[in-house]
This record gives sequence, C-alpha cells and structure tokens, in this order.
Amino acid sequence: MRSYGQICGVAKSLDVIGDRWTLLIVRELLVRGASRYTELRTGLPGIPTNLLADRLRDLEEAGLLRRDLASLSAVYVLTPRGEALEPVIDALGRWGAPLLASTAPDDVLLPHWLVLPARLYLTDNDPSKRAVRIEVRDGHEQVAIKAADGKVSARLGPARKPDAILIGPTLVAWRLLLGKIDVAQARESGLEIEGKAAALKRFGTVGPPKQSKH
Amino acid sequence: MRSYGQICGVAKSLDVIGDRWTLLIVRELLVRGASRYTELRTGLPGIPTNLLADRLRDLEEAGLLRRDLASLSAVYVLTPRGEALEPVIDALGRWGAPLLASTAPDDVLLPHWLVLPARLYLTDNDPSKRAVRIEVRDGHEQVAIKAADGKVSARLGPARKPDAILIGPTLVAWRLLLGKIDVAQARESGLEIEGKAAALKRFGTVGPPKQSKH
DNA sequence: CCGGATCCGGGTTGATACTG
DNA sequence: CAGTATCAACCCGGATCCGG
Repeated sequence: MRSYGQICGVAKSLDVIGDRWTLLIVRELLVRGASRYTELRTGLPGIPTNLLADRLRDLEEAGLLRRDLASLSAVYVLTPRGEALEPVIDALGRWGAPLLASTAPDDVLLPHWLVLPARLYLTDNDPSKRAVRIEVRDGHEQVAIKAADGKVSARLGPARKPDAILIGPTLVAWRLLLGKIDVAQARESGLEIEGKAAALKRFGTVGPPKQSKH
Repeated sequence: MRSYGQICGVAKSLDVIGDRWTLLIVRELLVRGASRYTELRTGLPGIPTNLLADRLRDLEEAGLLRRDLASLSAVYVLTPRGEALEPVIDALGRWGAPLLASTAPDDVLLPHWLVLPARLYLTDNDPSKRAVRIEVRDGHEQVAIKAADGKVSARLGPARKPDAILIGPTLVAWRLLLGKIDVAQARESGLEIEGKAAALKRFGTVGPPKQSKH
C-alpha cells in the first residue's frame, strides 16, 4: 500500500493494515489461532486467492504474523505485534454492531465469526451457578460458548459436555442467544435445539443499556 | 466500496469506512470539529480533490456527517454516529505509535495532528499545582495543550495566556513534550521557546511503562 | 480564491484457470 | 493443498477545468 506520508499514528497504522482484506485476515487469525492457507480461505469467503497470498506476504514483512513451517504444510500465526490489533478489531466490531441489522440477501455468516461478538456482547446472567456450555453448529463448523464465574468465553471447535446444542442457521442461533427471538421462533426459522433449552437463559446481553428511550 | 458480504461487525464497519482516506477524513473532523472543504484539504495533504468530494458524499449518505449550509459556504460536521468512531481512531493511534519512529524523509506533520496523541499519551505530572498552558506553533497553525487537575487536554487554535510557546518544527516540539529530547537539543533542532521552559516539566508520558526491559 | 466536476493513465482488485 | 498466472474491471492519483 502506498503510504499517506503523514506522521500520525492513525495514518501510519493504515499504511500497514489499511489494504482491503488485511484486517479481516487478522480477525481470522485472532479467532482461529494458528491457521493454514486453506482454512483462512474458507474463513474469508470471496477473497481472491492471489490477494490472500499477497497479504500474507505483506503481513509477514510487517512483522504481524509468522509463517510456521514446523508441520510440513505452512501454518500462519500472529506475532505479539499482530495480536496487539485486537483492540482495533474490537472497536470496529462494536461500531459495526448496528450495521448487522441491515444484511444483504446473500451475506454469509460463518459460525466462528460469533467468537468475537460472543465475548463482546454476551454476559453471564448468574455468576453464582455452575458453568453452562453450549455449542452452535452450522454445516461442519462448531463454536463453543461458555458462561462461568460471571464471564462468557468462546472459541472455535466443539463444546465439551454441552448443556445445549444449537444446530442450524448461525444467524438464528445468534439472535436466540441475544434474546431477540425466543425458542419457538428459532425453531420456526429452522434451528434445532438439543439438550436443555433452559441453559440459554444463562446468557444476557451487554450493549445499548436501554431498548427504548425518548 | 464493494461489500465484503459478511455478517460480521468488523466486515460491516469496513464496508463503510474501509475506503482509502475515509478514516483520515473522520480524524480531521474529530480534531477540528466543523470544517470547510478547503480546511479538510489542507489537513489531508496528498488527497486528490475528487476523492475528497466523493468521500464526503459517501460519508453523508452513510450518516456519519452532515453538510451544514448555514453559512453560505458549506461546512461539514460529524453526526453522533460519526463521532462514535473515536474509539476506533484511538485504537489505531495507539497501535500505530511505534510506527512513528520510522518516518520517511518527506513525511508531513501538521500541528493539529498533535491533538489526539496529546490526549492519549501525555499526562499531568503534578495535578495539585495550577493549570499550565502551552502553545505549539508551526507555520500558521497553532495547537493549545493544557495540563490541569491531572488531565491533559488539547485543541486546535492559539492558547490563552500560555506559559510557554514552542515555535518551529512540530516534530521537534512533540519530541520535547514526550521527553525524548531536552530543551538544549530542541533549540539545536530549530525550535524556538518563548516563556517559561520549566512549564514543560509538567507533562509526562503514559504508554510503554518501561523504556528498557530484558 | 472556494468548492468542487471531469478526464485520463496506471495500479489494485476480483474472477478464474492453472500448476507443483 | 497451497499457492501462481492471467486478464478484465474498477479504484485511485494527478492534472485540468469550471461556475460562483
């Protein structure tokens, strides 16, 4: 990317991460951890493969990621400098939250993209009770979300001993977790719920404190 | 900008503000407040005039700014939605701070760009004493920086009753404020200091807590 | 001079085909 | 699987032009 030529932290940042797709690649590596080329490609639907290769080269040169050649097929890992972008990703995620309402008909939502918003927007309603684990499953991807000790954590992969499993469209599962729809509506929209649906009540939402104000 | 087509807060944000120059225009409006076209242009050296016009239209359509026609010549103002980008700008500014060390020979630094980093990186060393005001002047732009009650504030424009005025290269003034150089070195680098140089001691730096670690 | 609009060359991106 | 190669379409940058 061409430099803005400005001695300003914002401009210098954009010199490095302002290219198209770059921050989304960082998002993928933050959520998934060490990833292979093909995993990144499926996590970034629509990215031209040559751009992905270009960006990975750029990011390596800039010191944001490392190409780990340990396991015969290359694996990409963020360096601490790359991980330090998490506050930027979080800020963008928060600012973008209102935009999620207006989605185009063929917009895509992959389950693992729930990991960051789950950490940002979900809260543990009842810290004193035992941990609750749920799994969201769509296609062949699973996300594990846990509420325990007042905190919500999330990661890619199957949940261990889940209290409930949500199978079906990720968007429906997400709206259910946010409390925007109830279990009946979720089922109507094609979501299958295994286990104890009551476990879902453990999750609350942080964010705009009031629904209606005037 | 073409949409990423991903239901993800980060991707949706970038759909709106991911275009080249867009976030820097927001930075200008955050720092300067209501601004005219020409003011934005001089605050964004290098921006092609057609791009500035295009982006202002895009930002207005996206609801991030308003075109205020009150005073016969149009004035651009951020809406609350636009101002809500401040955490994003801050996060980028913080992440980009280490990059400021490596500047190209013809990189530009305009005085008003100090406003955001002054708020982010400077601290008031002695909250109990009376307020201290300084002014940084380079070319025909001035920035007022104040330390009072434990907080540092900064804004574009001349300082009222400054304790000290720094006249000369903005980069030198900034390095002096950060404590990276002393008054003698600053003078050697072409900075003129009027008033009480001792007032500068009032400012400390927040940031990487240790200079050397091992 | 202010506030843009228009035009054009070149670089970047997007889509797809291909290869070790 | 992990990219490279190719090419069209689009976006950006630089210059010029134009109406108040």
